Amino acid sequence: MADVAKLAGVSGQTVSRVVNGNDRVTAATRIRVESAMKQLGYRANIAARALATGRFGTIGVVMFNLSAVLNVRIVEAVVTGAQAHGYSVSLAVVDGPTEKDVRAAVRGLTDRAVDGVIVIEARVLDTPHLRLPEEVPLVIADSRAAHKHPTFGMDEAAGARAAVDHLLELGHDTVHHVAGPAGSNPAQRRRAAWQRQLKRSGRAVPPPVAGDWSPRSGYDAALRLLAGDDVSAVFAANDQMAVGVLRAAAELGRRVPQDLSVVGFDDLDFAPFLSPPLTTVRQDLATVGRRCVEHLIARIEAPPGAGPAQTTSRFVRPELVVRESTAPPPGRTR
Amino acid sequence: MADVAKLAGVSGQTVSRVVNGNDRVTAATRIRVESAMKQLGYRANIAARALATGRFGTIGVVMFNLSAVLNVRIVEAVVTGAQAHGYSVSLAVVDGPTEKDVRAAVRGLTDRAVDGVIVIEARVLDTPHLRLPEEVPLVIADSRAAHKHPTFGMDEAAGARAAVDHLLELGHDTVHHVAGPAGSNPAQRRRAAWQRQLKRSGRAVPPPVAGDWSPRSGYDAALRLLAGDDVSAVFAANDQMAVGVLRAAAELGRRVPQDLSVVGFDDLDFAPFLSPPLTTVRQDLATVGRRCVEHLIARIEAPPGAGPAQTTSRFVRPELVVRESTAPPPGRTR
DNA sequence: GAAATGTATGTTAGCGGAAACATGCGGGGA
DNA sequence: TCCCCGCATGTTTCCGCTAACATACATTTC
Repeated sequence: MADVAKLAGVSGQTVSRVVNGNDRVTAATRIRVESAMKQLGYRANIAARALATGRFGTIGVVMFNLSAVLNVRIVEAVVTGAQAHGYSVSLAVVDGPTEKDVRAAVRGLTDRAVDGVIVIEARVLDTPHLRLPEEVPLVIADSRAAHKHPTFGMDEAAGARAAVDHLLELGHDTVHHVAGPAGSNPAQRRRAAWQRQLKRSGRAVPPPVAGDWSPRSGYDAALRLLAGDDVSAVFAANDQMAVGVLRAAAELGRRVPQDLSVVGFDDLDFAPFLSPPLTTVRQDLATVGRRCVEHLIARIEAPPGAGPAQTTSRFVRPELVVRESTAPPPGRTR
Repeated sequence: MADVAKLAGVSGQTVSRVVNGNDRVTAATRIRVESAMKQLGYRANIAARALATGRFGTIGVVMFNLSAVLNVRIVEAVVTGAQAHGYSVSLAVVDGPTEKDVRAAVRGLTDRAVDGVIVIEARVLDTPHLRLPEEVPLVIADSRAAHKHPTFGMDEAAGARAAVDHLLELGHDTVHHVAGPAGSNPAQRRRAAWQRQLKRSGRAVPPPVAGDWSPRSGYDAALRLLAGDDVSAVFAANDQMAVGVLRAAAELGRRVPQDLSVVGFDDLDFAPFLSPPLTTVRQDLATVGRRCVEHLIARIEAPPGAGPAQTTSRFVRPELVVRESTAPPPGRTR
C-alpha cells in the first residue's frame, strides 16, 4: 500500500479511501491511485483490514453433514446469496448431536473470524432450545420456531398433513409411515404431524417403521410393513426411502398404485421418473437458504444500536405434488 | 492477551508461546498461563495472528456448482480432512466456464485469505490447460492429467470402458450412449472413452444423445433413442439420467433387461433399488477429496525450500457393479 | 474583507499478535 | 572458584490497514 501511495504521490490513507469506495476523493486523485494500484498489482491484505476494522467479510455455516441432499440445497443458496453481497462462506461440520458440539463448532467459527453464523440444525439435540453464543449475529435454519434466535425453515408439519390428507381422501382407512431416523429433526416433525393428523381424522395410528433416509432402509422397512396384508397406503419420510418402498412392493408383487399407494417427501428430481412417478411433497430449500443469508447479512450490516433485530420466524410451505403412485385402495372406486 | 499476561504475571510473548504449543516454557508457567486464559475466556484473534504470520488456517474450494451430487461428495471429504488438520474451508462458486472466471474466483479466495486452494474442475473451459496463479499452493480435482498443477480425480475412461465391455460381452452388437452435457468435463471424458472403446472393438458408433445430467433429460433422450427398434443396450453417463431411461423404456413397453440393457454411472445410493436394480459404475469421490486435501496441506506445511512438490497425478479407478438392468440382447442366450 | 464553514488530503496511533533479538538465571567444566 | 553456555522469559518492532484527528486551502456569509 505504501508503494501505491508513493507512486500515486498521495498518502496511504488516501489509497485506503480509494480502495474502500467513495469517501471524498477527487476524481483526479482517484484515477491516479487506481492506475498506480493496477500498475503495481496491488491487492489489499484482508487480515490487516480485519484487524483494523474488526470485520471479516465472511459468514460461517455450521451443519451436521453435507451428504444430505437437503442441506446442500440450503448451503448452495447461502453461498450464492453471500457472494452476491460480497461475503465468502466458511463451512464447519459438527461432530456430535449435543448442544455442546454445536456450540463448539460455532465458537470455532467465530474464533476463525466470521461476521455471522448460520446453523443448519437437522439433528435432534439434547436440548430442545438451542442457546448459542451471540458474539456475532446468528441465524438458525430449522423447521420449528422454538429457538431464541431468528429461524427460517420449512413447514414440515403442513407437508406431512397434506400427504396424509391426500391418502385419506382417496379412501384409504389409514396411512402407514416409514419414518426418518429418530435423531433427525425433520424426521421427527414429519412423523409427529403424520400421527397427529391421523388421530385428528379419527383413524388408527399404525406403528411407524423407522429408516435412516437411505433407499435401503426404506426397502427394509417396506419389507416388514408389507408382510401384513392390510397395508394400502405408505407415507415415506423422504423420496429416497420411497424408492426403497417402491422396490419392495415390486418384489412382493404389490402393484403401485393399484394395490398400494406411496407418497414421498422432498420431490427430488428423479421423483417424476420412477415407476410409477412418485407422488411427493415438494420442498423449496433454496428459499430457506436465501432467507437465512439475507436476514443474517441485514443484521450484520445493521447499525450498532439498531435494536434487537426482530426474531422473525418464517416457514416456507411445501407443496403436495400428485403423480401416479397414489390411487384409491383396492376394491374401491371413487 | 495483555490481560492474560498480566493475570499470569508473564509477558505477552510467553502467552503467545503457550498458545502456539510447545516452545520452551516451564510446565509451571504454562499452567499459570492456561488457567489465566481460561479464567478470562481468552480467545486468540485470528486476524492478528494472520497479519503477523501470513498464514490463515483456511483452505479455499472453488467449484462450479454445489448441486451436483458428485461435487458435494468431494467437498465433504475436503471439509472433513481439513478440519482434522485444523483448517477451515471457504467455499467459492464460479460464475462462468472460462479460465478467466476460475482465475477470478481463485484470486478472490486468496485475497480472502486462504493458505491453499482446491479447484474442482467439472466444467469444460475455454483453455485445455488451466493455468492458475500460484501465490498459494493449489490442487485440482479433475479427471485428467493435463494440468500444470497437482491433480487428483477418477479414471473416468476406465469406468466407461468397463461399462461398454460389459455390454459387448453380453452379446450386444453395439452400445448407445446418453451423454452428459457438452460443457461438462466428466461427461466429455465418458463419452470419448465410450466411443473409443466401441471403435477399438470394431463396432458401429451410433450417434450419442446428450442430456444435462437430469432424469428428465435422460427420459427425453431415451424417448428419441428408443424410437428405432435396433437399440438393445444403453450406457447413460450418470445414474440420474439412467432413471429417466428406465422410465422411458417402461412407458414404451420395453422390458429391462430382457428387451433393453441399461448401465448407469456413479452408483448413487438408490441405484440398487430401482426397477430393475441398476448396473452402474461406482465412483469413490470421497477418496478423491481426501487425497486433494492431504496433498494440499502437505504442500502448505512443507518447509519453504522443499522443492517444487512433485506434481503427483493420481486417479482412482471406478468399479463396475453388475445388477439386474443388463442381460444378453433379445433372441440371444449366452 | 474577515470570519465561519466546508472539502480534500496528510498524520498519528493503534488493532492483537509473533518474529527477532536481548536479558537474566542456573549449572557444568576448567 | 570463575566463566561460559543454554534455557526460560522479557522487549522491541513490525505485520498492513483504518479510525480519528489535524491541516491546508477554497468557498460562502454578513
